[in-house]
Amino acid sequence: MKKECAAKEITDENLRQFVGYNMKRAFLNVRADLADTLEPLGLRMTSFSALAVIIENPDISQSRLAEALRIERSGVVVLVDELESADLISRGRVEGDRRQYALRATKAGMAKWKEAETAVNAHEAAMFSKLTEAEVTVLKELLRRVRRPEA
Amino acid sequence: MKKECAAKEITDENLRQFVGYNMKRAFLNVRADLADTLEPLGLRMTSFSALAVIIENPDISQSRLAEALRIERSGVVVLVDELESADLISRGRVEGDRRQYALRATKAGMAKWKEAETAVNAHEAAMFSKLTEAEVTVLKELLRRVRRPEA
DNA sequence: TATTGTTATACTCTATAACTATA
DNA sequence: TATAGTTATAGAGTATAACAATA
Repeated sequence: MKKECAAKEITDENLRQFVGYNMKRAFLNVRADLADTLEPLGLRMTSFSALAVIIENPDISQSRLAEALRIERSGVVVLVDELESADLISRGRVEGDRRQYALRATKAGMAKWKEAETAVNAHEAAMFSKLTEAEVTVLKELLRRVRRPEA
Repeated sequence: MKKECAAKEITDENLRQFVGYNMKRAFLNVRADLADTLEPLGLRMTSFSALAVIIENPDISQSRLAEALRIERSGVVVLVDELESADLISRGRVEGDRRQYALRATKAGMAKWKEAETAVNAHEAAMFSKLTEAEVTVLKELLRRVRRPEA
């Protein structure tokens, strides 16, 4: 049976009053579209982020990468395994400390990053198409200032 | 062994260029602090949201609630069980259709909502303390305009 | 003792699919 | 046939805890 009754609109003003709710809605949309964007490249959001950080910080260790990505070291293991299996990064050895690895992007990793960067830029252009360039800059800036006060 | 070596700073400009990354960072911070805020009230983020929508839309059905919260109906069952067990809402019956429920907040539910609303306002005041009131309004407005284009 | 990487495990959130009862 | 609610299951994503190798 199809709906016949005059559908009274469901509202969510109780939630819309909060910035966090609007942030969640926006973020979930962005995340879903980003996942779709990265999937054909064989990347997940975290591996994309890891690749970005490794390229920017050659010879970074897994522990430092964990800090940068704000995830646990145990999670980095899987992430790095994934990138290494895809030949996007290498686990180099550090002279003077045989405990840690020195992570580096391979040539293929560099190329993949360039490709992903372009794709993600297109994804963002689409997601933020209702915002002017200036507004996107403001949004980015405001987001950077969101944090729990120290004490 | 403590670190002795001059720690070269790890940077993430490769990621900071993207709005989505800044959004993720901000959102994860907000989410963590919101969870801490709601926990002493016996609420999770989703049950908080559900309560908000039910109060705003008395006699809403579980399916409509699912749409409003943008989760699957199966997820709503657990959510509603949770709120009903805590006596914050009731599953009323609809005359003329014995399939659906009419969800309503109880008096305790109303009181809980008021309490939670106050707590979440304080949480947001803290999280966005580095932003002026006008900036918070702008942020909220910009976030509302983030969406994937239709076609 | 402390740190790096590792493994195993568990927890949260959410989606999928199959089912029932009603319409 | 279609809808409302339910159940069971599975998949991400991430955290915790214990461990081996090295410092």
